[in-house]
Amino acid sequence: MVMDFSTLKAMSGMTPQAMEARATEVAGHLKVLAHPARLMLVCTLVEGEYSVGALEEKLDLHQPTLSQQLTVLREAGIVETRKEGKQVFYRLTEAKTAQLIAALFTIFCAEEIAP
Amino acid sequence: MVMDFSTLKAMSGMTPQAMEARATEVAGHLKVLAHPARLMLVCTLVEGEYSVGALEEKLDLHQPTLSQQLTVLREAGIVETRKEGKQVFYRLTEAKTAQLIAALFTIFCAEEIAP
DNA sequence: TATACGTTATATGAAATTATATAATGTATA
DNA sequence: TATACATTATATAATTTCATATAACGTATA
Repeated sequence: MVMDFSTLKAMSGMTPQAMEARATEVAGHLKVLAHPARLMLVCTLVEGEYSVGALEEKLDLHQPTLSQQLTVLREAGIVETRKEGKQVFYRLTEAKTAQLIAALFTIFCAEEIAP
Repeated sequence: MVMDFSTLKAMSGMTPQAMEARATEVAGHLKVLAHPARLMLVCTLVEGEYSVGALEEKLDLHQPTLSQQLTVLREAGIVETRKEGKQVFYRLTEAKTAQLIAALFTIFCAEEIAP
């Protein structure tokens, strides 16, 4: 979680065009997560699969609101679904997302726990 | 950069209220970075201090637009300034930000470099 | 001191996007 | 039919973004 030299070197070695393209892509990804409900949803899904009903209860969101936010995450490719009978189970699509959440937790939440 | 067990345990151990408060806080932070120009600005400042003019040239932004985005970053506490004559130099305020940028780079940009 | 210039900040406004909640409807399954 | 979830339609409100124009400030020079 430290800015080591090789990372810094790789970052500063990007061309301006490559940097802009990446920045646009990553900013778009961040934008999807930059919403309290969506961030909580993703944090929850790091633990594993959840049904819509379970998410509704855990996060105390109205069902249409929840459905809307899950749609945003689905269309961004961040989550995917599995249907089992009446229920729809959501899970994270990529390991990247869990990595990012772990990094966010370490940087913003766990600082005072592990100094 | 891996979701280890202790991190997962700490995350899932949060109360719903604590989680919501943190999510709101972190989402607000992400929102500031969820913009291509601002993200590029912050990435650039990871290397060190830059004057406004130098940023303008490097990132090819119109001056008022640049100044506006720098103001957003300043008001969010992400950057701070130092004045030297006519010039204003910007730098990152907290190490946290560089850590986050390093994590973003590792997760989204450096995957194919170091498999 | 007055003028001019370089550097940065701010004001204003228009267009586009986004968020919020609620209501109503649709659909598949048990 | 009842349940679980998705979709659509609003309506309202709030933000975001960026361009143009202008202001403010420091420095140098006449």
